[in-house]
Amino acid sequence: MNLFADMRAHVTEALDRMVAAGDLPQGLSFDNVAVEPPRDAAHGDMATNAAMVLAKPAGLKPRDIAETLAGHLGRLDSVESATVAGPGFLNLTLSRDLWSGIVTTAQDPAFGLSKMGEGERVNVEYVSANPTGPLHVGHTRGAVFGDALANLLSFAGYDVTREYYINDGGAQVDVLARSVYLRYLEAHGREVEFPEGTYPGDYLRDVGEGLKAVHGDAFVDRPEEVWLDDVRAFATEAMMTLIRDDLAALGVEMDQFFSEKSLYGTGRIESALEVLDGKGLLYKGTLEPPKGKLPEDWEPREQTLFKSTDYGDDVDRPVMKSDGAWTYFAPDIAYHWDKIDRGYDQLIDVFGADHGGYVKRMKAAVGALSDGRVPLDVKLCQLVKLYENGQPFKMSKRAGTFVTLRDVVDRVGPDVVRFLMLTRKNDAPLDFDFAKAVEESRDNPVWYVQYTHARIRSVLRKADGMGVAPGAPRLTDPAEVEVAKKLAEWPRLVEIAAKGHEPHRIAFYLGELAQVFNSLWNKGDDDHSIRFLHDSDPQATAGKISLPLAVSVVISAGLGILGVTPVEEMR
RNA sequence: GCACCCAUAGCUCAGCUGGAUAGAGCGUCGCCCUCCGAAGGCGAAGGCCUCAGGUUCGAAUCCUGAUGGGUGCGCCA
Repeated sequence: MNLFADMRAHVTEALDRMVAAGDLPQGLSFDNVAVEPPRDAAHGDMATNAAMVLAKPAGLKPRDIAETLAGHLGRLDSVESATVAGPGFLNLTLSRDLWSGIVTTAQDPAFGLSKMGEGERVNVEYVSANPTGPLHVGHTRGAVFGDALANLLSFAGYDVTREYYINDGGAQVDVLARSVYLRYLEAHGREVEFPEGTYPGDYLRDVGEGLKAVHGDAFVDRPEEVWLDDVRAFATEAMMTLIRDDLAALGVEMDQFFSEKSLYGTGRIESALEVLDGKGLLYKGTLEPPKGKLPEDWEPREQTLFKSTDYGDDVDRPVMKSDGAWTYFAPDIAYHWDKIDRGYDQLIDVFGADHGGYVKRMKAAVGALSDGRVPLDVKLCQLVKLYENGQPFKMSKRAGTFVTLRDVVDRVGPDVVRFLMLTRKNDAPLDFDFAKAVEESRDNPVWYVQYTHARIRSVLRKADGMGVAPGAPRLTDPAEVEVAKKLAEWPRLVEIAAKGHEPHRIAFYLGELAQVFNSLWNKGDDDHSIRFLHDSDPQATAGKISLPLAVSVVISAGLGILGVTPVEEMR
């Protein structure tokens, strides 16, 4: 039940009648007609721009259209008054019964579920970190964002696949293998040094030990050709186990892990590129050197290029190096071709902001491979800066103080991490302060929302103890109606957030809902009649507690989308 | 040099895909706090939405340009 969508249906119905009556010309499009909450509550409960949008194509004055429309809408039971305002807005005030109705509806956990994405399959790819070490804070934001987005889309009715692309095909996993080999030698009592270009991290010690446990001394003092494949496979598997554990600690569970390596030697890269070739989008050529920053070893080389400029890219991109090996772009093309081939209607990639330069070519590839049928949306997550009580958290890889996902989750818990990571939109940088994250105060949004939920649950428990169950809502005070109005926005907000791929809107909404609710609560200090619990009056209690119940249900659903567990009590 | 992202109150940020007098939280100032769940509540001040043009009934929002900041830029993923 979406009151705004319902009202919009009434509006277009009225417009149809106006057309039939000759008040409006035939053949108008109502696509741009919107029904929205007005910015200023004094303007009523809902407003429509219908008259202004239609004035020009209809060749009529906006206020005249609005007057006629007001006549039609004013006859609806749910509409108390319809008045024309400003340049041609039609402001609607709705009956109080309608708001009571929304409170009843909102008690159902299914409130806000949308059919918007019905029948549409979406693939959300996120995290996709190289399997060379534990996840760090940067990955954490992408993980939380992607996961919340997937939840959101699923809530909006889409069929969602959460996917992780394992970059296990490139040179960096060879580096990993060599690093693990050194740890393996160390496990055999050798003195080792980590040369430039290997990973010296302690987290590989156990992997070296594990390798020894499985293969004994079979690889000691043997040339790389002998052990590289085995060690690489062992090491990447170990790293993926580590990464899965990290993700689990954050509450992220993937539906699918897709290995880059599985694309090599199986003809899958070749066949994806054949698709492009078949469209005449591959050619051999030499790129101009990049201007401004010329690599010192630059020399013109002939490469196989993808004509991505046909699909909006700035330059054509190489898929094959001059030595005949694939570039990293080639398997990415094959991977996205695979996703298209699996029949998704929509693809979403969540990347770090440092991959910004990559989105045009990726969109070009998907556009070309699907003939523009499958949209690809790339969401870039900006950096996270860590603070401790306002002081920048010093991180240094060399000193071993770089912060992992696990560090953050261990300090403040997964719920706090997840919520706070979503208090900024994805393309804005985020400050994360360890001290503020666990602070119990109004300016900590996680705490505030959880606190609100907890105090409602407390009231409901007390009511239950009194033997009172929530009854038909009785809204007697404007503050109660305010809360009901906020609840009414929920289904609409879900759709807006889902359409824009913007889970942060959920977090902001929950803050607003908590605020109007607490405002009502505080008003009960002065006006005891609007309190939720009335010791000697079970009937009054039953009527009053349905509103907090509805609020707790929506908070709970919203937190669910964010992947945060609503708490019953504050400890 | 080029591309992408960003610029909104003193600070940190929202702003419903183009709507009415641009919002919230901190901070500042003034009142009220012993009440279902303490860790606060109400109110005030505070703005040329970086700048200059354009599109139209209407622009913080869309287009162009400028300025300032971030990111990236052939055989690294």
